[in-house]
Amino acid sequence: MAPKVGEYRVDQYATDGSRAAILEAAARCFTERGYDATSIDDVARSLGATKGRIYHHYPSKADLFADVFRAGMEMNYAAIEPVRDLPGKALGRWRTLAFTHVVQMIRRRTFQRVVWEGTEMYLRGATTPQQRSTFAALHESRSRYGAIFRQTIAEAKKDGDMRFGSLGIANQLMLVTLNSPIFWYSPRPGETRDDIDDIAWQVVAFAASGLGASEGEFR
Amino acid sequence: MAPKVGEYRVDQYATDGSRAAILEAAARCFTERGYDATSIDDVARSLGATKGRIYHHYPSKADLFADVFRAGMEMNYAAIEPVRDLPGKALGRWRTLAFTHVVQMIRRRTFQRVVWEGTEMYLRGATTPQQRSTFAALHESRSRYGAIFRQTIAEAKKDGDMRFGSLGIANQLMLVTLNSPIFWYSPRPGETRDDIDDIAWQVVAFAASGLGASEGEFR
DNA sequence: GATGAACATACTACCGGGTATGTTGTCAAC
DNA sequence: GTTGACAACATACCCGGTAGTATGTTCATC
Repeated sequence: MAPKVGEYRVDQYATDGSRAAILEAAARCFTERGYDATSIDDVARSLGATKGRIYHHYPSKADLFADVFRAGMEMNYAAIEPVRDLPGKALGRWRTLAFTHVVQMIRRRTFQRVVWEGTEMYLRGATTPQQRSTFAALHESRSRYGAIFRQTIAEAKKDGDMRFGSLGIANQLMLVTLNSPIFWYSPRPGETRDDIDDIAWQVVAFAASGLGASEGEFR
Repeated sequence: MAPKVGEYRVDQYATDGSRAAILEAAARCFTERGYDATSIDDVARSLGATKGRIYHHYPSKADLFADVFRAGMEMNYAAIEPVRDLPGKALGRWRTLAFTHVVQMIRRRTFQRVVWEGTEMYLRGATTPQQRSTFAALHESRSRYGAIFRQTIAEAKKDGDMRFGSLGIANQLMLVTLNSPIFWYSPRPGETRDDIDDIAWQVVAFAASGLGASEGEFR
């Protein structure tokens, strides 16, 4: 069985809602205070529970954090899966991909912040040797995810639909732009789905122009 | 007297090199490990010294961090000062400003990462009440700095030299893009000043196009 | 009614921020 | 040229907070 929690699946857990609730709370706490400043008691308190509950499901704080990271990446893959292999030219595919990604950054902000911090932790080497391999796998998952975008813009450039200098730099700038809502977005009261879509399209338009996309999209 | 350290001034210190060396080491450590994960002993060790030296000059870890933040912002203002009030249209002024800023992000990466983390700490409210006012002042300094860019692109839009939707969103995207080298840049061996300039221009070109600047600059 | 999952409670151990107290060199005044 | 005062550190110590553990407790299920 695949119990549904929020909009992503937590298949691999035999137990349903419990771990998912922990993940949500952990994502919120890690986002609000950062990894080091977040104590297990913080997460437990925000659940109305105690340490015991968390340590019953996770062997360590780092493992909990890593699982939030993993869940975040899983959501990303799930989100873009329906639009990964659409027909048409690379530029059009990229627009759809990018838009879907940005909406995901906004909707799942807390998890995505953890993905960001986890990536930084890995790159800084701020992990114990045992956690190193776990984080390495997560980081590679994120790299593969990023490679989808990278390859698409490379193809669009070949098509003559994008113009930029170094692919590496363009890729970094694009990803930073598309991810940036995790830093500056905060929900307005009474905000509709259309409002979010509008914001997302502005982000995509900025990135598209930055990548030298042919027709300047305005929306 | 104004003793020079690196490329920025440390006027306000009666004592010269000592505090500056601490700042440099602290900036490195905070960048490598983050605020919480960095211990005062780490900073001291990277100086070949002990806690005593640091606590002789700074009353607390947060004050040391804040001073790195302050020094970083001071560098930024110093860097753009010569190009703040150049003649000409807003778009041209913006290009110069943006380029100078990006080069600064690359050259003073460690300090700028601290500025970033400090801003996040303030926005998250991860400060004690006493430190709150210090951080508020630093954050306001950074806001004023950002406002220079914001106002310039607003003017360029009025001139018809830029096209974008929401000023607020465009501003966020621009700043994230221009700041992004603090995340992905790492020096290549044998890299020249021209190489860095080339990277910086690519960043500026991306942001310019993203903002809908009229003539697509290529360099 | 026994077994184990799913927690809560109570406790330990350690790390790191901060402090209190040396130690050394320098410089000024007598 | 002695002393005393202070800056600039080093050393030794304290203590609170937190990750992790060990041990209950409850409830469901077989």
